[in-house]
Amino acid sequence: MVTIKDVAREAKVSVATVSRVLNDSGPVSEDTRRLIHEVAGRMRYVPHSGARSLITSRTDTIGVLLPDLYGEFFSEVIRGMDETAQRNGYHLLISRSYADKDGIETAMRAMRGRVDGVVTMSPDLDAESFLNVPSTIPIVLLCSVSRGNEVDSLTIQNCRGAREMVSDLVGRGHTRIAIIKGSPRNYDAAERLRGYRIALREAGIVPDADLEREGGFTEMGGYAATHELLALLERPTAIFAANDSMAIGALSALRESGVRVPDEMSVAGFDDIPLARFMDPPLSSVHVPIRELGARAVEMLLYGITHKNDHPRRRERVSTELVIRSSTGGVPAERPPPRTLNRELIQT
Amino acid sequence: MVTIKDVAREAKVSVATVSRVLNDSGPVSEDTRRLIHEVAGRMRYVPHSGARSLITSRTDTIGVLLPDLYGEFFSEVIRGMDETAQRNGYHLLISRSYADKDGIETAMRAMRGRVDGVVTMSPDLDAESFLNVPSTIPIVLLCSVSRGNEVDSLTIQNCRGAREMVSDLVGRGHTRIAIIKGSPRNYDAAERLRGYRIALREAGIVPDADLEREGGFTEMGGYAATHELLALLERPTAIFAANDSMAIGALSALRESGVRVPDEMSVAGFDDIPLARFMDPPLSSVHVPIRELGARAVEMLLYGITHKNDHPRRRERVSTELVIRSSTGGVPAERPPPRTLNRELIQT
DNA sequence: GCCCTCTATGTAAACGATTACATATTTAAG
DNA sequence: CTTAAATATGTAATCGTTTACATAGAGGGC
Repeated sequence: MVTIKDVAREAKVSVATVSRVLNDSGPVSEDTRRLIHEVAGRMRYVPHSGARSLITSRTDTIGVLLPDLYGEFFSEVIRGMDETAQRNGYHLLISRSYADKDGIETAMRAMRGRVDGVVTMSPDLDAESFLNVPSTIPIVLLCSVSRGNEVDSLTIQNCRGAREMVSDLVGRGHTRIAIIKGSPRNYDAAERLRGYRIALREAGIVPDADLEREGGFTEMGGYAATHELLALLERPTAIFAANDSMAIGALSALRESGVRVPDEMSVAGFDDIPLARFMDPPLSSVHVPIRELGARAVEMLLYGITHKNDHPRRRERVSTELVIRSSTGGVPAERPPPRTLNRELIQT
Repeated sequence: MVTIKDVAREAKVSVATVSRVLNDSGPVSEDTRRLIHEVAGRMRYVPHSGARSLITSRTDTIGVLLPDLYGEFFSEVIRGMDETAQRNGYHLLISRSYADKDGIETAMRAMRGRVDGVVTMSPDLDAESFLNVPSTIPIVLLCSVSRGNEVDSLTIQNCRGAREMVSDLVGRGHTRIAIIKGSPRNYDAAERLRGYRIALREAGIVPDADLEREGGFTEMGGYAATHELLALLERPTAIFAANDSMAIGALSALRESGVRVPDEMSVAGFDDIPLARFMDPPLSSVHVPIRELGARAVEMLLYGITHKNDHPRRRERVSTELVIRSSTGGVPAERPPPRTLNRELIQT
C-alpha cells in the first residue's frame, strides 16, 4: 500500500508538505500543490484512516445502532442518514443490536473508538435508565423515550398523529374504534396508544379493553389481531393500526372474512410507507417523513460532534400529517343484523 | 480516554503484557491474566481501533456498497450481512452510491483503508468493465454482471426463476403473457427478461414487443405499465412483473380498472418479499432468500479476507423457488367479448 | 553445580499520519 | 542596505497499539 512517505519521495518533498496540500492546511506554493496532487493521484494514494484517527482522534464515522427493524421504515431511515452523512464527509457504521439494555451496551462498546458519535434507535422502554445517562461521546436518541436533559433526542409526533387519525374517525361517526397496538414495551407504540385513548376521551367515548389488541408491528400480528376483533360479539366499525404493516395485515384478514373496506370497516395505519397508496383500498395513514427523520438525527449528531458534545441538549419532534385515502369512511348505515343474532345464539 | 498504558500502569505491568492478555497471545501467568482483565474492565478500557489497525493493517470492518435500493429488499439483505459480520467479529460500513461507474469508483476510494473488503452491489450493466478488474482488496460482487474470473460474485438465479414462473403460467393455458421489465441497464432485470423469453420460446409462443413494458422496479412504474397493457387492443391474460414492487403496482392498477385477479388476469411477481402474501389476492412470486443472499456474500468476502485475496475466485448463485398463491390462475374461460368489439370500433 | 529449556515479563521499534517548531527563502518597509 | 514580516518547506515528536527480541528466573537432567 502506498503511504504518504512514498508520495513525498516521488514528489521530492517532505511528508509535511504532502500532508499540508492534502488537507489544505498551511501555506504551500501553487507549483508544489499541483505537483503533489498530480503525484498522489497517479499513485492512487489514499490516507490510512487509522493513522489519521490516531493523531487527530476523529474517525469521520458515525455509528448507527438499530433494533430488529423491518421493512421500508428501516431502509428509508438509513437512506436519510447516509445522504446527510456523506454530504458532510462522514461514513456510516451500522449495527443491529438487541433492543434490550445489555444488547445496546455491548454494541455501544464495540463501536467505541470507531465512531465520533452514535445515533441510537432503541424503542424499548426498559432501556430508558441506561440511555438517559450523560455520555462522553455525542449521542442522539432516535424514537426512544428520553426524560432527562442529558441526551439529544429526536422523536416522531406519535401521540398527536394517532390522536388526529382517531379524531378523524370519530368525526366520521365511528364510536367503536379498535386499535392494534405494538408491543407495550415499545416507545412509539406506547405513544400512539396514548394518542388513541386521548382522542376517544375527547370524544366522550369510554375505552373498551376488548378493542385494544396487540400486533407486534408485523403484518402477521395485524392479521391475527383483526381476526380476534372480528370474533367479538360487538365488532368495531373502525380499526386503527399503530403502523402500516399491521394495517396491511388487517386488510388481508378482512378480505379473507369478506368484510368490505371501508363500507363495513374502516382501516387506518401509521407511517405512510410508500406502499400504502397501493393497497386495496389505498390506505389512510399518518404520514411520517421517515427519510427526514434519519437526516435530522444525523444533523443533530454532527452538531454535537463539532461542539465537542458540550452544547445544550435538544429534544426535537418531527411532525406527522394525516393522509386520508379510501380505507376510511363513514360508519355503516344500519347496524348489521348478524350481531344480535350471534349474541342470542351464544346466550342460548 | 483510557489507553493501554493507563491499564498497564494501574496493573503494574508492561503494556506488552496487557496486550498479550487482551489478545490471548503469548504466555501469561494465570494471576496476571485475571488481574489485567479485572483492571481493564474496571477502567472501561477499549482499544483504539485506529492504532490497532495501523499496526495490524486490519480494520475488522467490511464495506457495503449499495445502489439506490428501496424497500424490503434493502433491509433484508443488510440484516443478513450484519448477522454474519457480527458473528465473525466484523463491523459493517455501509454506503449508498450512484450505480454508475464513477459513483462506484468514488465510493470505493472513500472506503479504502477503512475496510478489509467490500461487498458491492451494482446491478448497472455499464459498470461491468470497471468491476471485473482484479483488485488488491477482496471484493464480492452481489447481483452484478461478472464475466471474467477476476472477482468473486454472487447472484440470484434470475433467469431460471423467471423461466419457471412463466412456464407455470403457460401450463395454466396462458399464451398472451406480458412482462413488466426493470431497467434495461439493470443486470437482474435483464436476466429475468431473458428467462421470460426463453420460457415463451420453449412453449412455441412468439414474443410480442407490445407485451414487454418497462416499470423501473417501482410500484409506480408497475402501475403505469399495467395501464398501458390494459389499453392494448389485445390484452394479455397474464402479467409477469420482474419484481414484487411492480407486481403490487400492477394489482393496484387492475383493481382501479375493475379487472379481477386472477379471474380475468393473472399476476406474478419476483422476490417474494414478506408482504407478498398479504396482497389482494396473495401474490404468486419467485421466492428469493434475500437474507441468505446477504449472509452468503459476507461469508464469501470473509473467506477472501482470511486468504489474503489469494484464492480461486468463485461464482455462486442462490437458487429461487416458485411460490404460487392466488394471484395466478387459469386463462379466462371465454374470450372477453369487448376485445372484438373494440377492434371493430376502431377499425371502423 | 552447570547447562539447557521453559515460562513470564519487559523494552523498544515499528505502523502512517498530523503538526508544533525550526529553518530557509522571499518580499516589503524603512 | 538592513531588517522585519511573510511565505515555503523540512524535522521530529506524537498518537495507541502489536510484536520481535531481550532478559530473568525456575526447573530438570546430568
